[in-house]
Amino acid sequence: MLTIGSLANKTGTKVQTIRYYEQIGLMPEPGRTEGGQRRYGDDELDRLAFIRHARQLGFSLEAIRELLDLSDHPHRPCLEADAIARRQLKQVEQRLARLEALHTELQRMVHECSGGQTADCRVLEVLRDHSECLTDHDEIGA
Amino acid sequence: MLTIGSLANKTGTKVQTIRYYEQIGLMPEPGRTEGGQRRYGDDELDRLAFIRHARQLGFSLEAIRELLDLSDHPHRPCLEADAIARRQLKQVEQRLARLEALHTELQRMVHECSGGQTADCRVLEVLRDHSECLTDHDEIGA
DNA sequence: GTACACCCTCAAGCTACTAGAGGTTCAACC
DNA sequence: GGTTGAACCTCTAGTAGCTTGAGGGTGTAC
Repeated sequence: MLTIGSLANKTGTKVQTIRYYEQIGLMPEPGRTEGGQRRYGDDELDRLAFIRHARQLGFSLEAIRELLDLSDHPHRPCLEADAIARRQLKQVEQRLARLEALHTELQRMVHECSGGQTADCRVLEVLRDHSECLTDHDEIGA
Repeated sequence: MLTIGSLANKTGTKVQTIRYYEQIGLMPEPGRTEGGQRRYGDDELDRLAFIRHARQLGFSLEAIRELLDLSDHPHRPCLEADAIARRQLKQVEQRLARLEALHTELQRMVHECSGGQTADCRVLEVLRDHSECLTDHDEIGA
């Protein structure tokens, strides 16, 4: 039986985060000691590890909720899990493309800065005038 | 003189976002009509365009606040603007590296899915067991 | 003069957590 | 058995960067 603290340690999660996952129904309500402290078993450890791994791969909590649900029904076709992963892959690819465009632009900006006064600063100048950009970088949050 | 709606249109911003920027002091309080509606001039248009462009390049609102401040003082050395841009570039490079690792992993996951039952789903299996991953992808939110 | 698109303020909601206050429990040591 | 101190508890509020909605007022074209 694990305390919330050791579960946190084993999974690289913060204690508060585990309680948060419980609150939003992603983790089940665990057993408690007489004094009211949470105690976890291996099932919960596996579940949390799954969640953390999926978060590291960029899945949203909602997507993870679906994946966990699928994982709980081993006889259902795995098309859905596949679709969720493909969706995530697509998003990652879009973010990659945008981030690469930003990278180019920022690099150019920084390399052209000559170190004079802000009046002549290329960084500020580029920000002032989008038309100086070579690439598209339309979406915010890339 | 522009209404908030046309300013929003010209800059690809939402009306609410402009009011939000005003609220947090990133945009100045504009003039108003007798009825209390906001009216904007070219200075505000430029300022908002600058903000949006910087957001597209991934700068945080705090960084943008600093950049705007520098931009308002044309005789200060541009070292600071350069430092902010370099910081941003570094962050982008880190995010790129992480995102590329995720991309590889997701691709592998998706390609290995054979379309059977969820019990045998590679997607779920990989999520269950981090040790199957080829790459490190330690940080969340990459 | 009236329709109606647009504007106003204020408050709450979103994601995915994180931090802090103020108090209780557990386990080890003496 | 008593005491210490780390770890636990709940609850509330805060973070970024907006977005949404309620409930109402304004501006302008016909």
